Amino acid sequence: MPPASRFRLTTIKLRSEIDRASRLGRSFASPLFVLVCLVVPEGAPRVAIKIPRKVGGAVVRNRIRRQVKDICRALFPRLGTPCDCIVIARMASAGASFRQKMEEIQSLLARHGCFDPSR
RNA sequence: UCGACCGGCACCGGAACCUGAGGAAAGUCCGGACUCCACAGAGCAGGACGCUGGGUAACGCCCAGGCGGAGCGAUCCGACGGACAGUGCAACAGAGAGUAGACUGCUAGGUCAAGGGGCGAGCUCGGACCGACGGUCCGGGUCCGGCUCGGGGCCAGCGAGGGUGAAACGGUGAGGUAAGAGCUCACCAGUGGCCCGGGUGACCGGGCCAGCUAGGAAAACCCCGUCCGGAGCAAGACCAAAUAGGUGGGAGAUGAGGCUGCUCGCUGAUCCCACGGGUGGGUCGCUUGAGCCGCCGGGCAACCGGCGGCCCAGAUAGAUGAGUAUCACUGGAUGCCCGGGCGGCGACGUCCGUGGCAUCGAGCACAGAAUCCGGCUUACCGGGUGCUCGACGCC
RNA sequence: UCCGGGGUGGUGUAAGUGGCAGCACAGCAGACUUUGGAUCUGUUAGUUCAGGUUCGAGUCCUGGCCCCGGAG
Repeated sequence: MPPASRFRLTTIKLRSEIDRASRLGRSFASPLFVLVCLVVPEGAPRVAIKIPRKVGGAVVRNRIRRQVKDICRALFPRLGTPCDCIVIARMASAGASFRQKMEEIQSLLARHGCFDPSR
């Protein structure tokens, strides 16, 4: 796997922006995650990660968050259109491997249509 | 440190380097520090704790000791004050469950009725014997307010034995008695008091006397002693921004609200509910602390003192991710070597392993600081050090 | 950070002051029926866990686990 280049991942910091994105965006579900995407006219793609406490303890939640951020660092440069993404972890993601998570998020982005496999 | 501007400062961006979670960071079960409420007050209620001495800022923690219990032992465990201050509790079984009780049972005596066995005496029937009135012997019947043995009911005495139960008002022996019983005595156990010795003390050892047994349970209420004011870093202080310091209802100087409940005391103007909105940036608190490491000294120890050195996370959408390779570690399998046991003259075979090397395929936990400490508890991987016990083998 | 409430068969629920853990549905077996349903009869299975107090604990005490809820 290639190193995560020079791409800097930006996260959505403000509560209101997260609420706006989850209210207006389109959502796609898979066993491990729920992805909510809102296409933005300009700027870099951004991500926010939600992990309910029900998923696991602090260690489990921290690991999922880090892995999702790393996946986004790898995939976001290949996005055709910039968008605000909210990734919500589901219960099953606690036991899933990194490879499974990677594949699922990639397919969710593809279902949304903003993922450009050619890039 | 570089870049956008010659330099400086601020900000932004990039790069390099440095630093960055735990023994439990966890559960949030105790105890403190800190901040605000009155520099934290009184009484009641309520709660916690409960052998002794020490440690500590404090504790429900730790150390040492006592007592009790478990174990062959090293060792481990113990909410370990009070049941003559009071009120309650003990299902079922059982005679009786609390200053208990009398089922079975034991018993001198009294009494009631009936009257059994034996002995004795009287009367009588039959038979036998003596020559005979008559007498004697044998067998039977009957009667007796003669003696004796035994039985029943009631009264009375008894608490030893049987049996019930988790628990039944000491144990053993002797005397004693109508039968028995701490009824009496000796010893033992236990209770209370006094004295002597040891110990700071819990307590231990010994002696004397008393009285003869005074049960369990306070993790039932309770009593006694000790301790506890409340809230919590979203505490609290400050800056900036935003909207309209909105509308409706209720309470309020005859005292709102606050100090957990009540009474006092203190404070002294807002508070509560619903509807509709706005903000939900930042700075401080925030990490130097009952801190860590080393040496020395005191103490059995927990711990304390002195000196020297060190700075070891401070985020706030919340820090360390993934893959591959290599190394280390752990235990497993296989092979070789080494050591030992057994069999054999021997080559060798076989078994064992706190041993060494190689190969293979595995494993690498529990878990993420959020104001900070001291504990407790729970989860779990590997390692180190010291002391000791038991078993087995060898000398 | 700080408060509450709760855990009983597979499910939903009972058991004043400690004294034999019940009930309904579901499950299983049997009967009735040509078969199934309904009905009847029988039966299995339980106190969240580990200790402690007590003669005896679902109940009392201590600690843990899990779930639900609340306040700022």
